[in-house]
Amino acid sequence: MGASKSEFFSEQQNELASLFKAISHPARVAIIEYLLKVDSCICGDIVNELPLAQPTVSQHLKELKNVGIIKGNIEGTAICYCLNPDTMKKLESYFSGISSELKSKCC
Amino acid sequence: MGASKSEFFSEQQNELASLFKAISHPARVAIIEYLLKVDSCICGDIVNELPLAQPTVSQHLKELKNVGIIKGNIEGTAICYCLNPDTMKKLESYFSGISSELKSKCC
DNA sequence: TTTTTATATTGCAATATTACGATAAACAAA
DNA sequence: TTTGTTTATCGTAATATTGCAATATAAAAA
Repeated sequence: MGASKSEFFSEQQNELASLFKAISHPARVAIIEYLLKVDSCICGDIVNELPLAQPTVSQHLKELKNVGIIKGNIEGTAICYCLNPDTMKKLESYFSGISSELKSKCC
Repeated sequence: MGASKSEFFSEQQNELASLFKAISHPARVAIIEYLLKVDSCICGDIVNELPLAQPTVSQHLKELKNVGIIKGNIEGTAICYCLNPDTMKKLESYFSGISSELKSKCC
């Protein structure tokens, strides 16, 4: 085997895992932080910012977009990417929910 | 190639990516949610809860423990696992920081 | 239309992850 | 010491990810 047994887990668990997988790579964390820094939305100079070739960056952007972490709007020849606030809030509330339920009754 | 170029990213970006990678699998999301539900700490009946063999669960627990998402205390023959509240708070504040900086000046 | 600019896709080699049977290790109880 | 219980590790097959050169696509500019 080797394939993930995702069919045995809930849809929500799979969706969360997909979100985390999308940001489980340092380049994609760096893309998120760069998009946060340049608060107007930037397209392809992410390629200049990162030590990765253009096809690699394009692939990383695609993965972030597929799970809804970023959005991309076509502006002429360029594409303007930005963070999706809804997804960020969803992730924030997931962890704040865990933190508030954790009554530190630990081993 | 194929290896991640992690040496070109910051230590913090790599650490965050490692945390997200640890929870980027539905079984590991399920383990976190199970540990949250049974608020006293449970050891090996995670194996009974999940549709995975014991060595597979053990491996998942190891990955969660390596990055500090869970803690494990030896209690006789068994090991008592629980969530690490510090790490959960770290993740919560990461996303709340992003959300608060995001002024929705988007494309 | 041709050229330029910006981004996406394809194909593939290198590497990493996933899952589990078999086995080992650690410890308590008999 | 032997047995039973619990968890970890090893080895390995199946599959997924990463990165990039080459190439394709799409839209604006000339």
